[in-house]
Amino acid sequence: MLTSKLGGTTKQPFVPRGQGALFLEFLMPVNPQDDPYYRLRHSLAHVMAQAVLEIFPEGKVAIGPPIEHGFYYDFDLPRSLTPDDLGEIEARMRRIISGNYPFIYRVVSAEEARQLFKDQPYKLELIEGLAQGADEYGELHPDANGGTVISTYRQDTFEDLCRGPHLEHTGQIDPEAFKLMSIAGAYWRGNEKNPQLQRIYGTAWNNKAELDQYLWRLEEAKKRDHRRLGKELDLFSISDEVGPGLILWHPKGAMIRVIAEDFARQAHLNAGYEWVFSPHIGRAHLWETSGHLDFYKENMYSPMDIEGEAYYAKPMNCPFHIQIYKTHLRSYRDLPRRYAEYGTVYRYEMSGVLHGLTRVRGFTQDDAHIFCRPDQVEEEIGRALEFSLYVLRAFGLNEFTAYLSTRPEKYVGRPEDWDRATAALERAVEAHALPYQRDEGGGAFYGPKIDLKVHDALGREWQLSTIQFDFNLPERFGLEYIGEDGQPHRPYMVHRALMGSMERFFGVLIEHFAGAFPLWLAPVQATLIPITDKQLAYAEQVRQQLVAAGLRVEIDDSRDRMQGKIRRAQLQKVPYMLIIGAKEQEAGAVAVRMRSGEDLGPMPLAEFVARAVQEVQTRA
RNA sequence: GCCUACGUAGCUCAGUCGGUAGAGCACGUCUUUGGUAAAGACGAGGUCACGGGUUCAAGUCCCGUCGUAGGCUCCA
Repeated sequence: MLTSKLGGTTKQPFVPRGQGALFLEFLMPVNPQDDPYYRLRHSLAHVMAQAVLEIFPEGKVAIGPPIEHGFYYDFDLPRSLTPDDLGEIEARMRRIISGNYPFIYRVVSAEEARQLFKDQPYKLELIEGLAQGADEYGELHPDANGGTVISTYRQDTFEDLCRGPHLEHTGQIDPEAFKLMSIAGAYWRGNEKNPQLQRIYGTAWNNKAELDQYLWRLEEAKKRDHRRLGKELDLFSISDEVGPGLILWHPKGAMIRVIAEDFARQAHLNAGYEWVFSPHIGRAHLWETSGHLDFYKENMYSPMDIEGEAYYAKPMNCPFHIQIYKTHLRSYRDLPRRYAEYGTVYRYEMSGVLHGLTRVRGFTQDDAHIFCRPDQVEEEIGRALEFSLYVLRAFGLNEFTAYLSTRPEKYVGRPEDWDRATAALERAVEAHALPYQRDEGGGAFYGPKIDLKVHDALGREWQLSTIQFDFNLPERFGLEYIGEDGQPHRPYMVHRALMGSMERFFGVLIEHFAGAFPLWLAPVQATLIPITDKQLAYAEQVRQQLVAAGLRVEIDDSRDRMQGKIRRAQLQKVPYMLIIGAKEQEAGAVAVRMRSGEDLGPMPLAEFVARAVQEVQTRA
């Protein structure tokens, strides 16, 4: 299925662990029956193509489908478009719309179609596909034997190869409710070996209010952009000097990471995991055995030479954990073993795909590998999923969709193991009443998996957790345990990551909270604001008491006036501002102002401490 | 990696026709000691991403490199 490819559920041999694609739903073609905007957006794509061809009569058109929020059309034009061109194209589109041209449908034979589009090479290629029963994306539909029905739609002077449906006439389009958004390069049929076309993206809505609402949402998303907030709140940076895709965690960002890691570290201990550490590099032979040098080399950095021996920076942690497993002969009574590590891995990503914290070249996974007996699989999967939900919910992420990927045509391992594992995954998902989608045949060749995507405060989906079987590595490394029968058996192995990578997880948290972290995560929980220097000594006393209570506080002893200090703390999204003037000093109190702007007035210091400690403990 | 755009002070940005660099914030000093989102004055701060080229003269025009953004592709 086309959408499954775009959905980031393509087959992947080794565990992506949170470093898979973001879910770019914006780019997914939509189905006519699902989407009330389909006709509008599809029609606008045609109108845009007409407008572009008016400017470039020699231009070649490719395809132009509706997508979520809008539409695009791909062109092959004699020159590069500039953002200035969009204005003229929009103006021409409005003129076409005002003509109230009907969209006229007709069925043509393949021969007529070839004649009609004889100057349009991309259309001719599509027609050949259609004549052989493919759809416009080149996907074959076996039920369409003898060829797909070929049809066209025409409005005004522009006739396009199209199966529709469309609006009745252009007058049904609100000329104030669409906007051309951007120009991008796009390969013909999505293949980088094909010519690169120019794609124009547009957004379209039923009326101007809807358009404005959409544009407003884009602005809101911009304000939450973790790259922007990372700078404004001094959380992290990426230095050209260090290199792209490599994250520098500043003290405030690192504080949040440390809190998150500490929380999850304790949670893992409670859940029966054992912590391990492993090095960042390993000999080439290890990666040959694991198969990474066969299957994952594209993502690995060049080896370094150490005394004539090649070593690779690790792209995954699994081979190291396997080595730890192999240091003993394991009894069936020793299983399951659950090895957890915040493991930092390095993967080559093409420069064009790097993005803030969510797509990087070096990152730390909250990784774990579970080695267990076949009869323990069911319970281990259930526990892993339960645990994943527990951890994510602790961070205020409460909405999830699960994706279950099953056995592909090419696979390793025994079918009965696959069936058992897949059934275990399915039961686990159903037991938690999670909404889920099955991707039949979408699993990796080495095992089925569940991916969890979380929905953030703006409803956007992010892939973080993954729980994945591996029938490959135990085989390659010859893993064994001694069973009750005194014979060696092969253990099951499960990879899992909950937060995914700390980098991406942090990025999602920043955007989810728009930088206003809940008290337990806030790097600075309270700013003490003395009104005059006369209160500095008292402020220091207060600070020490708050620190003793386990709170993270700063004194703003700058020369600014109180208003300026409040403003600064507010912009830094500090949860509490504690104003200290003569009155508070006198009373042994602090005047509490919250980040929301609410003024709680003066309260005894002990009362504030109790309140804050309670808030931290409940992770409210 | 590919397409397009962009790269000027720590940050956000201006810089016209090619004529040797500007603002606000932040920073420093001084004055001001204040009651819930910015007190005032002065000052310091630049290899205009980097490297070439054109020109009497380049932040500005051209080429290359690096980086960033939005896409594409990739995420075996």
